[in-house]
Amino acid sequence: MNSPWKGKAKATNQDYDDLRPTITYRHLLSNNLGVRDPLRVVALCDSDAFYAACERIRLELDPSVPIVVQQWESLIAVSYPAREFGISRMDKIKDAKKKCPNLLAVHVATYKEGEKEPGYWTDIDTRTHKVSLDLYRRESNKIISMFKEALPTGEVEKASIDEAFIDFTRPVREQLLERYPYIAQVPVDAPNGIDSPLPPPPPIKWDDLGTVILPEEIDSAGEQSNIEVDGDATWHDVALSIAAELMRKIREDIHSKLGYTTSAGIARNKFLAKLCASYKKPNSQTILRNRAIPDYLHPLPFQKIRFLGGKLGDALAKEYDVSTVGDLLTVSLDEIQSKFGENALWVYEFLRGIDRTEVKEKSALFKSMLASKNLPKPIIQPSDGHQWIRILAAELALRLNDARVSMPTLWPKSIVLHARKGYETSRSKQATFPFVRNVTVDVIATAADKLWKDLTDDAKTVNITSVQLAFTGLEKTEMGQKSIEGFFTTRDVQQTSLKRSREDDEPLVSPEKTLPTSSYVEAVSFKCTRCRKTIALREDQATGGPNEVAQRLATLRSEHGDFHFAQDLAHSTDGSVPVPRGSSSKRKKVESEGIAKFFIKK
DNA sequence: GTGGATGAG
DNA sequence: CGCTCATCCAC
Repeated sequence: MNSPWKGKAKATNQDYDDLRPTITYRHLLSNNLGVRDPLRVVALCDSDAFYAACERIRLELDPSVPIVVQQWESLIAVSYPAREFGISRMDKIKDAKKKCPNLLAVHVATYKEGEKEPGYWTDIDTRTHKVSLDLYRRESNKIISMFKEALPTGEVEKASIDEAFIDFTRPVREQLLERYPYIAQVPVDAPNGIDSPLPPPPPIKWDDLGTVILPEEIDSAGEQSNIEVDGDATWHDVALSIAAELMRKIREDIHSKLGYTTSAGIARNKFLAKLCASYKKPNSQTILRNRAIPDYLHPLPFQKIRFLGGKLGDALAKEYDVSTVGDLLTVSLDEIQSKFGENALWVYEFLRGIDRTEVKEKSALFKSMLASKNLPKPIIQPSDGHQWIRILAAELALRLNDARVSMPTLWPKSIVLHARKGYETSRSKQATFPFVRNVTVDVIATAADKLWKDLTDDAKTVNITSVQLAFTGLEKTEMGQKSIEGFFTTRDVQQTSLKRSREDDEPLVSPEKTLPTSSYVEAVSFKCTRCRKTIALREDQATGGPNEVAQRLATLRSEHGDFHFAQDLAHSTDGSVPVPRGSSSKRKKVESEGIAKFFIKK
């Protein structure tokens, strides 16, 4: 009999009574057990000192160089070689350099007023620049793609810019059946048919699969090699070992192809995978077997558990005046429920190594997209807001169009501008985002400028200390196949003139006083019959001779038609980014600068 | 629709 | 630590 830990025998043993479930042929052969699958295996894989690694690779440096990434005066990433010098994220750049004179400090890329794309400038100033995490997002996506490619039947959930959960249950199941064909069929003489338990599992070779966490009594008996002669292994352990094997291969692949080292945790569910991923870093992986769970969790400060790191964890600690998981095991579910209501059940289960949350790819990847900037020097003149808006707009344009490479039909329902005035809480304004094909800086900035006007109203002076610009309601727009016809009838669309009744949604550039002077303003937009949006020329395109403007408007209409075509095409085929037809060639380069650029990236 | 709270890193 | 980003929910 294993006594999981000393001192607290009986009552808590039951807390972990699901660690060795009997596994039957039904479990193995049925396909949709989901989170209750006794052979479930989940991994959390995260990149080591990710931002630092991105910069190191961008600069083609040796992995051994001590490098940190700085954001203004503080550090946001410290490479492992730099940590050897005792540098931590809390340090100021100066202290870090004191600890390591050879330290390479790279400032994150920034958007700079007047520049369309983020870059690495020499004159970085928090008053005029805004940090860009773009490089890291792109690199992150590469890694995620490799997970998905390697595991066509696995589920991959991006958890943050440098972490992903991977559900290995299916890939492992496939391997189990392939490697051990004798369990793929219920034996004729099985006593309970498909509900008979599986035969004893094969011996497991844990060598090279990572660090295997062991229960205390085995662990203290020393000799990791003991586990190889462990007669107590289960089929779940086999499953873990296969996942570890797959995980290791993928990690090696990522390392050789992209250069990043990663650390992974492999266990029966998400929270345990996440927990043991940090057991040993960098460039390593850790496996938590079910039988080791009680000993592993018992002494653990529960505030290290995902979602218990904040107020909830504090409240728990305070309420019961305790700090470890073991301490909390004596608290009944009812008791927790009476004080923590909603959260009680999952807290209770987490403490017992249970986590029923699924690994699920986020369908939209995200529901909103936000770019923000705290202003060291507050905006006083409302007119000074525009420069920041353009910078935020540039970031959003880049990110949205980037996301569209893999998701061409991604569309934001609305755009929101937040501004905080001094100490006051922030105020916001939002509007429906216009349905234009090319989401350029200008399109976004124009929409945002309007919101800005609403927010600052007509105040002569303001005191704005923070600005945030966001897309919300980001979704894949679904469109019918027949709408391709819509493209071919674009001519009709073009004929459609501005004289429409009344609009229920705001046009991007409404003919009103927000726009300066130009007498053409009212003639520089059209309303598409298809999407019922008003599409307008940029302000700077709306100037010049009437013929010129008319020409540009025609181009715009054509592009808009292209947009519908592209959307439809993307929807009806494989999702690859379609090339707009016969457009740009005959187009003058007058205005394409900010346009083509964004649609087809690179 | 707006703003606050929470949490991750 | 200060900053950046995302989600959820009450009003």
